[in-house]
Amino acid sequence: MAATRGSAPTIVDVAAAAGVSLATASRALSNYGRVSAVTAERVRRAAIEIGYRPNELARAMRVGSSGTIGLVIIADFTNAFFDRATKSIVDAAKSHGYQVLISNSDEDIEVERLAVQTLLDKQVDGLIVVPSLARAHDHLLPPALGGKPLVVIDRIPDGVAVTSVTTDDRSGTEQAVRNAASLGHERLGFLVSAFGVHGHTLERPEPMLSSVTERVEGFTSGARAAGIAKRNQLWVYSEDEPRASEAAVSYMLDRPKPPTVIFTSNNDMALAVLKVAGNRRLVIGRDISLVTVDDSQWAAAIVPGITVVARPVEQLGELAVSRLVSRISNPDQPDETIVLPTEVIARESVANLKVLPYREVD
Amino acid sequence: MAATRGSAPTIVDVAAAAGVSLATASRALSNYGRVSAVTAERVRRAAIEIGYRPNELARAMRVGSSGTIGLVIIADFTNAFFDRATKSIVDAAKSHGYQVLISNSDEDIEVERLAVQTLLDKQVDGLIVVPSLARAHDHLLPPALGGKPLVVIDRIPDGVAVTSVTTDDRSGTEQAVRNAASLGHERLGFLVSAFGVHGHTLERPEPMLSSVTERVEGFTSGARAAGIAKRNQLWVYSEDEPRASEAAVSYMLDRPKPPTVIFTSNNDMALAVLKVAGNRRLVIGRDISLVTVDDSQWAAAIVPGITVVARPVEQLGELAVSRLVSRISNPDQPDETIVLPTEVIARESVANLKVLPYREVD
DNA sequence: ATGAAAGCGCTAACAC
DNA sequence: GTGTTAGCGCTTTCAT
Repeated sequence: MAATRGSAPTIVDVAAAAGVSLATASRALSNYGRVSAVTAERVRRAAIEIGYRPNELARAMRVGSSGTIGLVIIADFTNAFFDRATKSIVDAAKSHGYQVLISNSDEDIEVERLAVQTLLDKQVDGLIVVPSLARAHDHLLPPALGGKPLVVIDRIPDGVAVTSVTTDDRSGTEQAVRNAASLGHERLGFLVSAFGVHGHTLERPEPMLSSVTERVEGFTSGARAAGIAKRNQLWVYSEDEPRASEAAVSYMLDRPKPPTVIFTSNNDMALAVLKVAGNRRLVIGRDISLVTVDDSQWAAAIVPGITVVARPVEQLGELAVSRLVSRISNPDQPDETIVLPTEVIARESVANLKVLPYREVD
Repeated sequence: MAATRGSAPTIVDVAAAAGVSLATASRALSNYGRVSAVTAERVRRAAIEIGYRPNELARAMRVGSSGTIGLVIIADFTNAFFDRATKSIVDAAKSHGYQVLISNSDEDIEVERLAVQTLLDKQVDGLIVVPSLARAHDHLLPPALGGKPLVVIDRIPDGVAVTSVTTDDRSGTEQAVRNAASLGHERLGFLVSAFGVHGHTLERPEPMLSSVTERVEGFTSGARAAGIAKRNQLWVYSEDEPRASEAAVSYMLDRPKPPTVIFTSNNDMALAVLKVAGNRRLVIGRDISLVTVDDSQWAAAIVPGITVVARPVEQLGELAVSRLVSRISNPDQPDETIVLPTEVIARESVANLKVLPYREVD
């Protein structure tokens, strides 16, 4: 039943058990070449009999393809966006016959570089990465990748031509701003998650993630379209860390004429608004309005529901995998830049000031 | 600079470039055996020069260890518990020098079986699995694992002796119930996530996940300790799916004498309570109270904050990895059953009925 | 239709 | 201290 020797049975054991040569056994099991139906059957039986399982490492080494893709995600796959992205990538990979080796860059370019290297050393057939913020991304260039295909998601690294799958955060944000303006909001707050910033600041840090830049541009053009002057906009850049973002929200709320609505560039920032508003007994959707990027279960379930710019995460993951797989089998494709549409889901976190005018709160 | 041939440089290329034999090159790079300092240096230089990177697959095959562990997680690693567990496992694995191959069982035993097999075929050195609900777990038995070590987390499969890392949900739940009782709650609702149930039911399904059983037992003993009769407890088992759990909540709330507090066995169920309460204009922590298992960022940020039974997820992940790694290097250790303590974090979602008596709502 | 043998890239005896 | 060589488990060319 088990192998004769202590370790796992190999194809040699199968061949012996079936009374054929190694080559025939291999042919029968991988059904290629010419094998008579009877021997093939005999081999398959023998394989099951002795509990043979192919060693995928040996197979990978021989055929030069591991059936594995590497995923380098950022720290927060605790975040409502990246956890879903991870899941959809893992699932999509499986449906394409691939397994995924996952690594976490902690949003640190050096860790990312190392992770890519490690994954490459493990002979992944391709990589999906959420690039960390940095100016130099040479480790994502073809020579560094040894020709292995790469798809980046969520953000586009500076100065690197790659296949990317991102979302149209620009128009989503723009539309969200216009919506708020149409509800009578004239003083806009914008809480932007930024890396490399300690605490919070009013000065725009450089560089910024492309996804954040998109949101910033969308915000700007939305405000312009709604005729809201720059002096009625309060932009605050904050470290993505609860204490810092809560301080940033407090700062906004403490201004003489605070914004009536705060847009946040991600869920962590939105949570900070919720927290600070709660502490101050400010009711969301009445005393202060809130819009954030990325939908989540809690944003839909709480009262009031949070208005969000929703991004098609599952689709993003699936597309990233299918593009990668396609490049694996046909490496000479031109790079693609795929941008998925976003959608504003209006819930109750944005007060209608035309019905219920804004009241000063103390 | 690059390899002479088209493909990646191998150790043979390094040897040639350094003018030494294959063996010496290997010794120098893996620093073992005897190599003179000068040759060693020359080899290392040559390696860097030609951009050599060891092929970890070949190495794995030779040494019989891949440096990879497999993680079989359930569907919902979108869930606030499993996403954090995944992250801590990935991080802990890296710190032990391992990479993780991740797979998703979708809470389906057949998928789990297949995932384990696939991972084993890829020669993982060990496995961490969140076992799906089932009676038969033969694929988690040593013979099926080919001797590879296994650590299960969160739940313990029936009839399988394994090393497990779980949390003490029993005492956490018990304490949560006693807390609520001490605040004057006398009618308790318990919304239990159950698999294999369609919609919701009042009858206890069999089998249940060990983690859920623990919570059920904790609830029972907490209620007993508080002297709350069974007739003042409303237990509802629901499919883990929004529509079903929301219907279950509605059912509870529609009873002639509805519970004053609802305990939910996980976050998805808690979200359902939030949703239904919101639709009915019921205020959490006043009109209806809520306690759930598993802390999350949103539970802490929203108003009112949700009282939770918090589990030490990060620690659980780290421990699972360290136990697994230890078993990999020393396979003959006896199985361990590690149970981590839980903690009730009291926030404002449980009304103090001794101060603010319960009012009937219509 | 089947078998013998080479070789993927690496480590580790074993010689010298 | 260094080189030669076998072999991990598999696929695949080349004979037969």
